[in-house]
Amino acid sequence: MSERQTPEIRHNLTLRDVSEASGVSEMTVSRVLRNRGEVSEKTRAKVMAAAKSLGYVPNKIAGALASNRVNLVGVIIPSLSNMVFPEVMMGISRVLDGTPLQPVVGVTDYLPEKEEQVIFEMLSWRPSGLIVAGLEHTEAARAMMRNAGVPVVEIMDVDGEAIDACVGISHDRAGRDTAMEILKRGYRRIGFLGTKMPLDHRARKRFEGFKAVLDEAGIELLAEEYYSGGSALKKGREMTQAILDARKDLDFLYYSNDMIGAGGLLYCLEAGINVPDDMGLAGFNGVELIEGLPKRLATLDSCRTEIGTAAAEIIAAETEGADQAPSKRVVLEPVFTPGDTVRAPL
Amino acid sequence: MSERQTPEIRHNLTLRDVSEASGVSEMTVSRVLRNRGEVSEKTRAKVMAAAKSLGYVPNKIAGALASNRVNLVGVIIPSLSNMVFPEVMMGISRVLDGTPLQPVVGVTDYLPEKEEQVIFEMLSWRPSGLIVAGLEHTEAARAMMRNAGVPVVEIMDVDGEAIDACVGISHDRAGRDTAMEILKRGYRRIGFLGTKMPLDHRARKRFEGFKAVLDEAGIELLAEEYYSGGSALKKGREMTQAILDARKDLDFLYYSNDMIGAGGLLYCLEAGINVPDDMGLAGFNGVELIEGLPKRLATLDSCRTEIGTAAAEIIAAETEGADQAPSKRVVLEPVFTPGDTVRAPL
DNA sequence: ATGAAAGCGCTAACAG
DNA sequence: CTGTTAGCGCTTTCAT
Repeated sequence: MSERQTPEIRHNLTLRDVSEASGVSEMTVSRVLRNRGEVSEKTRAKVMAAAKSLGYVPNKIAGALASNRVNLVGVIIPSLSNMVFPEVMMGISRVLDGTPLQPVVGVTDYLPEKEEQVIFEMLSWRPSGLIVAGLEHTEAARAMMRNAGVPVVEIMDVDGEAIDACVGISHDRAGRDTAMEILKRGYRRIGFLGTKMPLDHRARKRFEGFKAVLDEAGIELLAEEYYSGGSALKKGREMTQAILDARKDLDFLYYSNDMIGAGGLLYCLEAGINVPDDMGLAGFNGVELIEGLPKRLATLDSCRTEIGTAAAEIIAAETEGADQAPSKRVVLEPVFTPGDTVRAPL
Repeated sequence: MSERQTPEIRHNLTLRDVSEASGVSEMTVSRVLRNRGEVSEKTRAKVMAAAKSLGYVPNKIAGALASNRVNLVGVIIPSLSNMVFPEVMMGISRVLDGTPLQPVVGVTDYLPEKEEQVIFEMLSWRPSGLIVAGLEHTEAARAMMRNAGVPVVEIMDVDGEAIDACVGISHDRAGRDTAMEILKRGYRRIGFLGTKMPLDHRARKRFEGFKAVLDEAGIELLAEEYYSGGSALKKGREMTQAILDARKDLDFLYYSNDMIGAGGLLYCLEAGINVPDDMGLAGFNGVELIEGLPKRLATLDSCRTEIGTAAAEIIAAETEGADQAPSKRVVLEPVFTPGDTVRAPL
């Protein structure tokens, strides 16, 4: 089966090999390679030369076992296909790049069972910290994280009780705020378009908050449309057509994310619907994409990058034993951006 | 600094703890927990009960050191902000989910030095395999991968020499094919719009292939426009306006990716330009987004998911010592999809 | 079917 | 500044 091209070395090199090649004790070699403790410039040079010429790559497995330190941070997210999570990752990386910590990603596909398994896997590597999306987990997952003995930051959401720390926005509040903005602008015949995802708790919370405000105002949600899978932009179009065909009297469409909102916007413009006068539109997330649309979709920012940076900062601070620990509960306050798809407030 | 809620346990549990709690030797506990070797149903049950009630999480660091096996696959990509790479990840995950292997992602920001460092970090964990984007690496990185003693799959590109295995498309060919399709359709006054990224070798190869065909046909590229950063959709708009303002006589715009192409399309439609009759447009990647645009942008698929699955299959096969090893050089053949933004061939 | 001993490659802690 | 001695928690190997 396929010889790998092996110059001459096969078994991975060890400290011992570097030690022998340089005539310096293993311990001192170890010190040099980690920049630890005082080592004379002369031996340091000898060791470096030997290590480089041999092509030595340290074995972190052994190092971690011996030192009981693992500079990994587990990051557990539901999906990569939703740009939201890569953006959170970027925030995390930005902070961790300034530390010895490295993020390791696990994906759960929005499945609690899979999440539990991924958390178990992660913890079995004894990471320095964990960043997990959401506040809803299986009881077993929660127990594992509680006993992990490392900082655990639950991100994206703050509507619920955190195990250790949390960073995010209130999705209930996001839904409420959007509803209030819509009502304030005189829209009354409202439809909702979202994803068919019972396990996306944040989308659910936004929807519930949204509905609650409508209820309080005595306004009924006139139509709902759901999708799953496929091109979100296209689905946004299709759902918008469907919901407008079904209810010709709607004057506002609230989308559970900007991508389907963008599709809806494109549909409305092509259909000659007057946005925002006859029809208002709003999405959620505040993605960059919005900038390039014919009209800027109204939206509420989900603060993805800030969530990533704040979460990583909590982990970094605890890991370094910072004396000034960041707050263990960071509630970001997203702002409604009206863009061009809602009228001015009355 | 912030007590973590500790039930009573603090130091992580070890096999020994499970052994004592169950009255079974460490060795047998280990066997049970790994489903290895014959163990009586009775002791197995005792051990499982003890492990579960204690909340034991095995220490993979120690396990890996002892067994010299690490079920991780390093995946090294330039960026997460470009949806292309998350899509590759999904292909990889789909395959690895059926094996004991787990992907670990590293991001290089298109910087060769950072790539070298990430490869070094990855290899220091002694993974079972490596998947790396691109064929261009520093000499040191190449040497490390050559000597890693594990399968290394270079992905996305096949225009060059692979260290071990490679899976991808020919970007030179992609550029050429697109140019030929454009010429075949009678367009002659062509402009190019791309990213300002000297280190994106694949984009460069596409551009060079594209230019080569134009050259052979005696056709000059009339205008070029480049961007970096920001909303690709918006940049696509802006660049399109700029290039058309500068050269009023263009009849085709070739975009280095679909996102800026989509922005360009939206601009053209709003500007009342007749697409595809007076102006043809084409992008690259074949992203889902295209489905939802007012007109489907012509594009060439970059086969992202297939690349991920094929790469993961190579690693999985070598790791399992499959008798029928997949080919070490997989060249995918993307097809030009004319969509609605190019004329019919003459 | 189960156990005992040895050691994976490295680093902490101490000694010189 | 450098070296020695013990393990880290697990699995391998060999007994029983």
